[in-house]
Amino acid sequence: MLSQKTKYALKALLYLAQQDANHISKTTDIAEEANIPKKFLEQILLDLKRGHLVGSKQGKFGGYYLLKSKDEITLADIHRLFDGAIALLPCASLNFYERCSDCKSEDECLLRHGLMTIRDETLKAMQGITIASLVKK
Amino acid sequence: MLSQKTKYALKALLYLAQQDANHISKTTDIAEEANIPKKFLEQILLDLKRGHLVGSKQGKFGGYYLLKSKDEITLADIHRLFDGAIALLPCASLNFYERCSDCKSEDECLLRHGLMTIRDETLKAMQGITIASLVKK
DNA sequence: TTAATCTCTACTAGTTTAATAGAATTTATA
DNA sequence: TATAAATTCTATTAAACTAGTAGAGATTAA
Repeated sequence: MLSQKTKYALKALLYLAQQDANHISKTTDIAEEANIPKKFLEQILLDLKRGHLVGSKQGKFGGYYLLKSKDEITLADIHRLFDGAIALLPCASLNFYERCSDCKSEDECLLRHGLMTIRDETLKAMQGITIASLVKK
Repeated sequence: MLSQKTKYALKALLYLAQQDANHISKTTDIAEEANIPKKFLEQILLDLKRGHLVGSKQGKFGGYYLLKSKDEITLADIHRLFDGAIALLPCASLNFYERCSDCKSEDECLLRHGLMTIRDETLKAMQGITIASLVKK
C-alpha cells in the first residue's frame, strides 16, 4: 500500500501536470486544490525537488513546476522515492537490496525467486503508469 | 513490502509443504528449521489456522499440517491474510475497499483507474505464485 | 496423572507515519 | 531599501503499527 505521503505526492504531481507550460504553482494553491495539509505538502514538494522531479523558484511569485516531462515520471519512480522498494522483500529488490538476516542461504531460499518474478511484473506495470497517462484518463 | 510476519508465514507454509503427506509438524520444529521466534510463530500459525490454510491437532503429538493443497495456496492469499490489500490504495482494492476521505469525487479521481490497473496485474502475478511453485524451484 | 502440545490474552519497546510549528532564506517590486 | 510573498530547513509530537515476549489455560496421548 502507498503511504499517505506518496498519495499526496502523486496528487501534487497530477496538479502540476495539468497547468500550462511555464506556469509556476504556489504550494498554497496545490494544497487547496488537491486537499493536502499545506505544511505537509511543503515537505513533500521538497522531497520531489530533491528527487529531481520538480523544480522550484524561490521568493515572491515563486513556486513549483514539473522538471521532468510528465510522460517520463512513472509510478515506479514515485514509489521508490517515497515508499522505497517495489519488491516484496529487500532480498528481491533491485534498488534497495539487503540480505535477509534470518535467511540461511540466499541461493537456497525458496522465496526469493518467486518474489523476484513478482517484482519484475509489478515493476513493469508501475513503469507503464506515468503522470501523463493518469492525466489523460 | 511484506511484513516480517508475512514472510514468516510463507516460510512456515513452505516447511509444511515439504513434509510427507499426513505428517504433523510441531511449532518447535518449524521455528528451528525456518529460524522464526517460536512464540511469534505460534501466533502466526493460529492466524493461518483461522484463515483455513492449515489445520492443527492439539495435545501431545499434536501440531500443524496444510489444510489446503499446496498448489491452491497463492501468494495473494497469504498477503491478504497478513498484510491486507494488494491494491496500492484502499479505494482501488477488491477485498479491502474503502473510500478516500480526502478525495472529492471517486469518479473524477485521476489516480484510481491507474491503481486498479496495477492491482489487476499485481494480483495476477501473485496468484501465479503458489506454495507448490515455490517448493519446486 | 503427567508431559507435550496448541490456544488465548495481555503487555511492551521501538519504529514509523502523518502531521504541526516556527524560524531562516530568497526574491520581486514599490 | 523595506516589505510582502514565497520556498527552505530543523525540530517536535501524538497516534498507530510492528515485532516480538510472557504466561496461563485447554487439550490430548500414553
